[in-house]
Amino acid sequence: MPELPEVETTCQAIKSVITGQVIHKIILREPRLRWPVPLSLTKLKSATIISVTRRAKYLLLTTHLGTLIIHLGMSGRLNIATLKQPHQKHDHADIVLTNGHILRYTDPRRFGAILWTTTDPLQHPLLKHLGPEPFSNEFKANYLFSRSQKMKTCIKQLIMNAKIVVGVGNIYANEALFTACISPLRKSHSLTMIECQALVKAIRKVLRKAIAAGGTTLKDFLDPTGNPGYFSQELKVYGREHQNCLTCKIQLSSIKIAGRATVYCHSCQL
DNA sequence: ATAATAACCTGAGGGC
DNA sequence: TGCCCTCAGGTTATTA
Repeated sequence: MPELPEVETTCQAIKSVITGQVIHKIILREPRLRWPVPLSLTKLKSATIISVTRRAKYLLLTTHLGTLIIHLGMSGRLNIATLKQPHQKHDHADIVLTNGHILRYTDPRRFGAILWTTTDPLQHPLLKHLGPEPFSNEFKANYLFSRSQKMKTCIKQLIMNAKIVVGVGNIYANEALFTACISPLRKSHSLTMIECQALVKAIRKVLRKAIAAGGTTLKDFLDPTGNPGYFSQELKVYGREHQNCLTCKIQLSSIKIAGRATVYCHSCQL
């Protein structure tokens, strides 16, 4: 479900509701996520939520006792519920606040994660080696150029590699490469500095527009207040296999790269 | 060390 | 209606 725009949308939506609130208790119905959810979390109480932030696709709920690290995997979702709303299938955890609100974690495929750390979450093994945020000053053309020179994978796999840059999943990799007029199959070391410049700009533009639209709802993404994201209406290649390029009108090409659906225009993207 | 692939799960949709 | 197959927004662990 979530790439960076969906996680950012989720982050913004829960931030205003839960910041400053106190965790009354955590109800864990299914600890078998990507990694076992620490059962000690069910003993957590009276923890004040100091901040809600995002690093890559991880949400960080920092309390004065430690930090909850939440990842939504492929099908995860957080929503704001109340005590009256009964839990449903796949509602694996409830973070119950003293004001009666519940932050409810739902994840049919259980690829997501809920972890706990009492030290700096950015130093957690899962976060420590992540590449720069796409909107950071560190992510710029000469950085991407120098990293791409050393790698022998194709450019699509490079930009989806979280050690190079975080937050670019399959949808936005396809979209950014179309925007930058670069073929997903190009060897990353064949890119010029000019092309890296175009790609950095394209990644930022696509992600920024998707965040502004509230993310991309393909089948089931809803933000924590129940609203879908509207960026699916603006997708130019992803999900448009067998249709025509919006620029040059020829039929889009559809292939698999590393097992992931890849759609591009072999005329516009060189 | 780097790069391809297997693995973790459930559910939806298509073909027969 | 049901069975089998493929596919899906991610990421790590394993293998070559």
